[in-house]
Amino acid sequence: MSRTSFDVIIRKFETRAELGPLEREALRSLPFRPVAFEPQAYISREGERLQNVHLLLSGFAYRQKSLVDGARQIIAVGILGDFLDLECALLEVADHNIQALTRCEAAAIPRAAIDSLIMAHPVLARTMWTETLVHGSVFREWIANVGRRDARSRLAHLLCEFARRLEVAGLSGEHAYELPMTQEQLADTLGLTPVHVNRVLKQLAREGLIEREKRFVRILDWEALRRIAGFNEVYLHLKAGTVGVRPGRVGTL
Amino acid sequence: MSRTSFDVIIRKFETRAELGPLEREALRSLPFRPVAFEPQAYISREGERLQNVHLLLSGFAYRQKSLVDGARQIIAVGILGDFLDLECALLEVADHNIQALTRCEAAAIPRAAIDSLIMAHPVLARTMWTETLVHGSVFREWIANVGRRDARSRLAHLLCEFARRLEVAGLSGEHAYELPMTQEQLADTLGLTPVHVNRVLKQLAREGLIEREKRFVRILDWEALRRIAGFNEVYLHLKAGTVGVRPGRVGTL
DNA sequence: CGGGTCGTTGACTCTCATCAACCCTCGTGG
DNA sequence: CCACGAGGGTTGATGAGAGTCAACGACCCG
Repeated sequence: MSRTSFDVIIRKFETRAELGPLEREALRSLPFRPVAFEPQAYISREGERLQNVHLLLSGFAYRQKSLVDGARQIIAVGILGDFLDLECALLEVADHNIQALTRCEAAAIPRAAIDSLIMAHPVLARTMWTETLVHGSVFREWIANVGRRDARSRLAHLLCEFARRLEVAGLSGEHAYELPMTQEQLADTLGLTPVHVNRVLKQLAREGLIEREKRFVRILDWEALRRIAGFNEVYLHLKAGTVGVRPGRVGTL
Repeated sequence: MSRTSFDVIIRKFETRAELGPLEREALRSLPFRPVAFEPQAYISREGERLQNVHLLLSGFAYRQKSLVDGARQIIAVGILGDFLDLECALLEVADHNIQALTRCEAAAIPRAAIDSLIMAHPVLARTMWTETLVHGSVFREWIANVGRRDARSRLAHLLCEFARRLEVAGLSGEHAYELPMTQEQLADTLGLTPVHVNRVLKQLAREGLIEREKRFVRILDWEALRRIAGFNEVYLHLKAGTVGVRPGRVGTL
């Protein structure tokens, strides 16, 4: 991981706002410490007072809430270029846990640095705020997803969302991608049980809508899956322009 | 509604940040148009390109997503002092609907005014950003609520959340408050059916946990309800200091 | 080769949805 | 002043979707 890998943030911000040379330079000279996490390692814990914002540079991470009865709900999945815990720049205490999903690398940026950045550069403040607004929009869609869709639509919706997000990040091609979650993690994301996730996945495959091999997923009939999911990507507030490095398709089945 | 009612925003912001006289004056001179909505009136519609941010000054409003099959999911309920659609200050298009729950009054603030405000006053930008971060935190809790709690805990959790939020806004006392939602709206909030909401409400009442008369709710055993709900108010990121006007208790059963 | 993690499948259970009827309250208009 | 209708709340009977429990299989890694 190098200073240049940090450029994802600049590319991403530029899809949301007009950056001047001043802002670009301010971003580029943002202090950060490269950190790496093994799968399941905690990046931040509920109740903790945190000092760093993490920008994900490789791999996947997820946010999670644990309920008193031991149940767990996955709240969001972070991919390349996502801020994992932008909250902690401004809120006092973390209200949920953040864990590595795969092995992943991140830039740990001191919250004080973010704070002086936003005080000095209103344009950047606005852009980061926009980022959290987009995250909020995805949260809202997830509420609707677990609240009002049945297991089949729910899973289909998640698959559609990943397809589009990974595509924009340059991590997938042709509606085919690596979905680095166990079925148990999918269950905790969708408010289902692992057993039921398995059945629904197999059902979707049996109907010829998707193809799976290990954690690799290919959507065979995008239009049908989209219809089953009731997927309308407006809520992702995507902008033209890829964030990631790898253009075109990746992986084969 | 007068200019002074607009002060809720200043009081609220002051619980989150140190405002100087400059910021206070900037807020006070923010242009706005007073607007009123009848119950069920749309304040903003999905897909629309919006020009105004709405600050709720009286009554209740809710955000809602409609799914293709006609199902509806209520995403959030706004109370006194809440921004209903701060998103629209920065995002291009609304990704959900906002409707009046009761008759309500709001200040419609042109998005351009918000924009110049945040460009001129980093402290206010940060404070408004914090607002959306808190909203995001509530969204996350709601995902966990509909995703992983059963009907009983889910409803109990909603009742606890309202109790605390209304209390901080000065709209309730002694864990007793007006909950201005029909059971159908509660169902759409919790991802349940109206029938089941009714049964669970009656059950909670039968157990002596709550008391109801019309839409008025009194929590009789806060500690027990809190435990059933698994309610931990950290996610509300409440700060000391009330926003609303009426101190102490309101209403009687 | 053994153990662990993850995926798969079947049998059974239970929570919550569905359908349907009836109630009450309140506002309206004849 | 009463009839009427609409909206919302209440209750029961029945059914479906998802959970639970349990066993086994596939794969990976030391």
